[in-house]
Parts: sequence; structure tokens; C-alpha cells
Amino acid sequence: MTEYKPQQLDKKWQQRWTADRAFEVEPDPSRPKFYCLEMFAYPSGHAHVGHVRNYIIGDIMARTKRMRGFNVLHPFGWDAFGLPAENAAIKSGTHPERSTLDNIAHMKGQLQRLGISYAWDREIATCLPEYYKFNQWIFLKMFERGLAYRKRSTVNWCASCNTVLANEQVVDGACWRCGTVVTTRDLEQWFFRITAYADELLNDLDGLTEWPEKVAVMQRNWIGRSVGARITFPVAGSRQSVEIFTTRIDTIFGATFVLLAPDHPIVGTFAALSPDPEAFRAQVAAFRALGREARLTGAIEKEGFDTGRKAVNPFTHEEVPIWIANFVLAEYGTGAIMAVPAHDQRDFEFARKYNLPIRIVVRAGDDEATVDEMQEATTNYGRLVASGPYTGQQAPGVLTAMTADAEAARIGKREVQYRLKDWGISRQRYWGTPIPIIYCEKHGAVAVPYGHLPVELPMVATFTGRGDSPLAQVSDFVNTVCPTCGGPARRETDTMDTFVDSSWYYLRFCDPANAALPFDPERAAYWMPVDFYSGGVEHAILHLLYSRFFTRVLRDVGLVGFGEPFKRLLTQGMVLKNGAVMSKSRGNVVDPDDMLARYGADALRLYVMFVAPPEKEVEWSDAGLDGSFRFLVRVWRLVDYWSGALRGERLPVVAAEYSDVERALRRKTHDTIRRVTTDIEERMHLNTAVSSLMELVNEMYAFGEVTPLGLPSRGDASDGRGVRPATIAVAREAIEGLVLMLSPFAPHTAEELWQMLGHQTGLTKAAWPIFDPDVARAEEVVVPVQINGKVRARLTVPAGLSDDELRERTLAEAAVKHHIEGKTIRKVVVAKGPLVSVVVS
RNA sequence: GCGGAAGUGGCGGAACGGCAGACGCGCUAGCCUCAGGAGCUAGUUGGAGCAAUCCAGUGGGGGUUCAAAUCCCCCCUUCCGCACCA
Repeated sequence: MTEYKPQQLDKKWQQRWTADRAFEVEPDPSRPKFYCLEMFAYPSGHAHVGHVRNYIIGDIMARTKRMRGFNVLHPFGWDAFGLPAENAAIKSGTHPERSTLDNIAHMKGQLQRLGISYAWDREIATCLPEYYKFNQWIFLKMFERGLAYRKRSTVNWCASCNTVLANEQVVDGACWRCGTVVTTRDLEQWFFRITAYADELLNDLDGLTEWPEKVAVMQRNWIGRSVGARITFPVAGSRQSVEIFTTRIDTIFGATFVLLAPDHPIVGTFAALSPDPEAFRAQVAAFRALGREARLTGAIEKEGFDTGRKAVNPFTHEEVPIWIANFVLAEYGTGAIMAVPAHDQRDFEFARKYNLPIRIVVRAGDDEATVDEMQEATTNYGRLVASGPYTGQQAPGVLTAMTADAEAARIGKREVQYRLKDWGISRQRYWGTPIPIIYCEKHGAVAVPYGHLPVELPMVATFTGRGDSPLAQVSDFVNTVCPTCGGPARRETDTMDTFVDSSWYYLRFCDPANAALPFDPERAAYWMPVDFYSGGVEHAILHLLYSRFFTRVLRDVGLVGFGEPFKRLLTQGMVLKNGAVMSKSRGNVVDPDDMLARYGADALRLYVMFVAPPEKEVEWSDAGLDGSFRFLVRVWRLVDYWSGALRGERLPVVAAEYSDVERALRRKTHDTIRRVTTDIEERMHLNTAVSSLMELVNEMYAFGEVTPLGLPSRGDASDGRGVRPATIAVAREAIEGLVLMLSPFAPHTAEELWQMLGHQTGLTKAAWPIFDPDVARAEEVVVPVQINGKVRARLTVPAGLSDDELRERTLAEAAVKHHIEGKTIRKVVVAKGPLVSVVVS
């Protein structure tokens, strides 16, 4: 009996795979490709079992697809730029490059010890010039096309991280990374024009049928398209006007006042011309602060004040007051709205609070409430009343008509608004990709010529974390010459948001060593799109939306021929410990290396896959890991014990030679092949794939009880002499199938067992077992019989009986007779399954 | 408030209109024993019964169907996302 020593097997087979370069691949048009990718890692230092779960999920898919005949690309890399390394440098004095590369080395070791089948020859790290050179290259392509541009704007600012944040990086008014309350600043910033692709990014979500609906919905909401009209309200006694955006032009006859955001540009003019500009400005400032407060706390107390000015409603020609309100957003629409208190709840509350007029202009159903009786705004569409020439008309027709009339009268136009804003990518930090722009007094912002890329990040020795961009302090870096005129010029000193790095890395894996282009279009055409992509749902908006945007840009640049990078997406659940997400600060991390030392890689891999479906959150349990280890020991003993008999000559066997018990095991084997294959490839129910394998093992132990092959607990292993060839053949089919199907989950153990069974070539070259429906077909079936909906009997009958025969046998069955005695049979249904349902009364 | 997902034994979870609780953990009893955190056998939704068996049962209430954990309607709870978006 050979002892199961998983730690030794881990080492042995990991070395073998590396020596054989078993997972390195090249394009091969003769085979179908499969690109399997897990979101690459931020090199924080240590991967815990929560991170590792995702890599194991991907590895099950990659290993299975390889055995199923696909040419599988399964690469890994590092999202290596970012703030934590820089912050650590400020504290410890270690240069971010040093700590990042150290962390990568450690984490790579962790993944290798888990036996994840990565093509390590394609490893990338975004902080290396050979990678970020192409961040710059893509930036320049976008600059040429007007997709990268610079503008002064009010931006989100995190005082703790000392940098700008994208809208997507502000969570509940606070920094997504450190939780500091976000403030605003006016800065010159670089933006990517993602809004140019807003419609496409929105519409194409419908085609992503293999994405979780949740993610598509989140992106849809984030893009936030709404169709309406922009209408000009002239300011009375002035040549100025206020433009408003509305989706409810049908209610415009009920617009009894206009509301401005405190940040609206015209507010400054109003203040200057007011009787007491100082007081006016003070009040505006108070509302700006209030609006921010309200958004942070969710406290929704609507406040406003009258500017004293009036606007002319262009449909009614009526003068209505202009107020400033804390709940109107400067960044959405035009920063100004027409208020229709009768038909908008917010306007209603505001009007009631400040005693502003309310006018009903839409009637839905038979509601005839007067203004005084109204408890809340009526927001449904309906028939227009008191609306001049439009009275009596209905939505949606009237919306189109009124918008068209506004356009004809040159007082407005149809407009589509998005919640999505352009992506601000400038960061006032060091550890990132330098933006390849040079500022010249004569020529303004000039692109660094492609031949000068990469603009290398200079080695800065000291970090303070204070002041502006650290690169501004490096005079060798800053001072340069203008590429256009050769005159003195200064480099851009901001770096790019690290989400730029991750927006195209999956394309780089197709051709990671290319020095001329981000990737070779032909290689990308072979490997892309990613067939299976898995990672955390926290990237549902940021990374996944940016990646879809980048792929479209690269399509328009001519590098790829498609827009969607990820065909199938899986958002894996987190691993909790003591009910909380694992984190260093909570002190509840489980280090995979501790588990490897106790159980080996395979028990850990198996447990993490068995405990729950991949999308679900799971609670870590040491006891569950024990169970998986026991299962592997059980498999080991069985295979080891039978291997002597199974290693021998493969004698031909004809179907008629199989006994009932042998046929039953063959059925189980093939049924298991079918279930495990669809569970992995189609349903991604890795937990039930494992339980099917467990069932097969239980069945084989039962088989051992009744055949001369015996069981490990029953003395010496049989060498197969004197055992019928049919028995050996059946056992071999079951055992080999088991080992093959176990191999994605427990690759080290499976390789060793495969070798024990006498195979010279390893499992990385083996083929997945083939399901044979003829073998799986049962010759006898158990048919449940329902009487008035309850199962009352089971019939064991030959498979393939006709419905009439089944009906006959059912009614003849003693247990059935007992239940229908003295009653009238109303109906007998024979359903597929088969199953018989009898209705009596 | 809007949107999404979910609610099944002591626990993790099975069951894509057809036998509810597969598989595993835990627990109980027994066997074996070089006493190990090992292995084997049986049991384990609740209730009634010596038993065969019967009754109830998938958050609650209705409905569709020969048949519902599964489909439809209403309600409750939990988690997640968005949140004054005009």
C-alpha cells in the first residue's frame, strides 16, 4: 500500500509541469481556441484564500478545456501600479518598484504552489516600461482622435490620497480606497471621451447573454441614458437665458418656477447684479455646502432661495421666479430645471415649503383632485389639461409634438442626456504611467512622438505624499524640448489612473513581448475574445466598462475587429471568515500556504470548489477541508489497491459478458461523465461536479464489496489474476474516468494516480472521457406513481414501455389498488420521466 | 424610493414543472483497533407507530396545473447595486 503524501506530490508534479512547459501555447488554427482569464492581481503582498478561489475556478475551466481538445490560453499578470505601494514608500522609504517586485515574487510562488496552470511565459506587470509604453501609445492614439483631451473642471479630490478621483471611484461621497470624504477642486485634467461610446456601450449590453444580468443592469444604470428636451427660458429684463433639460415637456404648462443648481454659471451674474452681492454669495456658498452634506448623509431637506429674477416660460410666455435649490445637480443636464410641482414630487415638496404656485396640467385616469387636496405630485402620464393648444393630447405623442414645435420655434431641441461622464485620468501621484504630453509656450500641448516612447518614470528617491505631483520636483524629467519646434518645454507631470493599465491587459497577453505594438492584430484575432472571464463583482462598473470602451477604441484604431472583449463573465463570491470579508486589518485572513502545509494543494482546491457554487459567498471552514482531504484519501486507497489489477493487459470484452452489477457501474460511470462535463462547461456548478465524483467513488466501493477486486480494507490487493476480464474492464473504465475528471480539481493527486495506473504520458496531454448514451441508458426504470399528487407507489419496469402498458401495469399494482379502491378514476397521465399520475375521487 | 438576487434539515448546499433534502460537514449508535484529528456499518426534516406505513413540510397568503421549492399575483425578510439624474 502506498501512502498518500500530498505535499510531495505537489512538488513533484509542479516541477514536471514547469520542466515540460506544459501550459505554454501558441496560436494553432487547426484546433479550437479557448481563452480563460481571471482578473489579474494587485500585488498587495499575500494572496489569501478569497483571492485564490477565483484562480482555482479559472483553473478548473482551463484544465477541463485542455482535456476537451481546446488550445487553451490561460495567462496571469500583475496590476502593479497604484497607491498602496507609493503610500508604503512614504512610510518605509522603500521604493515602490522594490516592494512591488518583491510582492509579485511572493504571490507568484503562492499560485505556483497551488498548481494553477498558468502560461507563465506570458506573465506581465503593468509597472514595467515595456508594458506602460503602450498605455502611452494608446493615449496618443486617443489624443489624435480627440478621445483624450484636456479641460479645466471641478473634480473629485481625496485629501488623504492627495489625488483626483474619477466619478466611478467616489463611493457614497467618499474615496473608494481610503474612505476619506471627497472634496472638489478646479484643475486642468486629462479626460478620455468615454461618452462618445455611451450609446454603443449601452445598446451592446443586450448582446452580452453570458454575463450575469446584475452586471449588465449596473452598467445600464451607470450610463443612465434619458431622452428629453433642452428648452431655453429667457431671463426677464436681460439678454441672458437659462437652459433647462426635461424628460417631461408635456408638463411645461405647469412649470411655475425655475430652479438653478448653486454651481450654475449664471448664478455669479445674478449675484453681482443683486442689491446685496455679498449676502447673495454667502447664501449660495451655504447651499453648495448643504447640497454636498445632503448627498453624503442621505438627509434630504430641500432648501432654496429666490434670486429675485424671473424667467419667461417659452410655451406660456408667463414670467416665473428663478430660485436656487440645493438639490439641483450642476453636473447633470444643464444644471437648471423647470419646476412642475403638480407632477414632480421634489418640486411639489419645494413648492409647498416656500408657498410657490402649483398648477395641474396632466390628468391620469379619473383623478379630479384639486391643488389644495393634493398630498403628493401625480407623476403618471395622462391627458393634458390647461395646456393651451395641447390640451386633450396624450403622451407619448404629445412629447414628440411639443419637442418638434420647440425646435421649429427655435426655443429648444430634442436631447439625450447621460449620467455617464468622461473619464478623468490625471492623477497627481508618482507610481503610475507618465502622460506622454509636452507643453510648449508656442505649440501648447504636444504629443510625445511615438519613437520617443516610453516616457519612462524616473526613479524618485524620496516621497513625501505632500504637495503636487511628485514628478514636478524632478527637473531632469520636467524640462525637455518641444517635439515640434525644439524650444524649451515642460512635460506633463501627472500620471495615469491605474484603471488605464487594466483596460487592455487581456489583449497584451495575446502577444506580451511585442515591442512595436501593444499586440499583434493577428494574434489577438486568434485568441480574442476572452471566452471565460472571472473576477469580483466589485469591478462590475469600473474595470468592465472601461475595458469595453478601450476595446472599441482599439477597434476604431484598427487593431481588433470586435468591440466586446469578454464573452462569458463569472462574478465569483467572496470567502468570509467569521462572517466578514478577509482582510489584514480584521486579522481574519486564511493564508493558503498554511493549508498547503497541512493538506496539500488538492484538498484545498477541492474544498473551495465543493463548498458552494462559484458565484456564492462562502464562509471558510476548516472542518470542510478535512472532508475534502478524506475524500482524496478514499480515492487514493481505492485506485492504489486496484491499480495492480487494472495495469494489466486490456482484453477485449463484448457487451453480453457484463453482469448486472457491472452494467450498473458502467451506467454510473457514463452518467457521471455527462453530469460532470455539463456542470463544468455549461452550468459552472463546480460544487455538484465534485459531488457527482463522490457518488461515483461511493459506487465503486460498493462494487468492490461484491467483486473479487475487493476493497483496501479487505487485505491484499488483487493482481487481477482469476478476475473476469469484464470486471476488470468495467472497473478500469470507472477508475480512469474518475482520475481524468478529478484532475482539474486535484491535478497533483490525479497525475500520480494516472501514473500508478500504468500511463506513461501525463494528464496534461490526456483526453477527457467520452459520454456514451447507449451505455448510460438504463434497461430497467423505477416509475413513481402519484395518486392525487402524492407518490404512493413505485413500479420497476423494463425501459421503453409504451404509455398504455405503463397505465395497465400501474392499475394492476397492489399498492395502487389499495389507494384507488372504491373510488372513481378520473384521469391517468403518463409523463416523461417516466412517471404516472392517477387522479381519483 | 428605484433596480437586481435570494429565502429549502443542526450547517454548506442538491433538485432548470415530475420521487424534496443528492453530496459533504456535524451529530448518534455499533464494530474494529499497532488509540488516530484513522477506518468500517447503520441512522439523522418534524410528528404518530414495534412495523409496513401514514400525516405535515421548501419565508407567509392566494392562484395556474394531473403534478409547484421551481410558473403567476400579493405580502414579509435578508443581501447587493443605484439613489434628489429633472
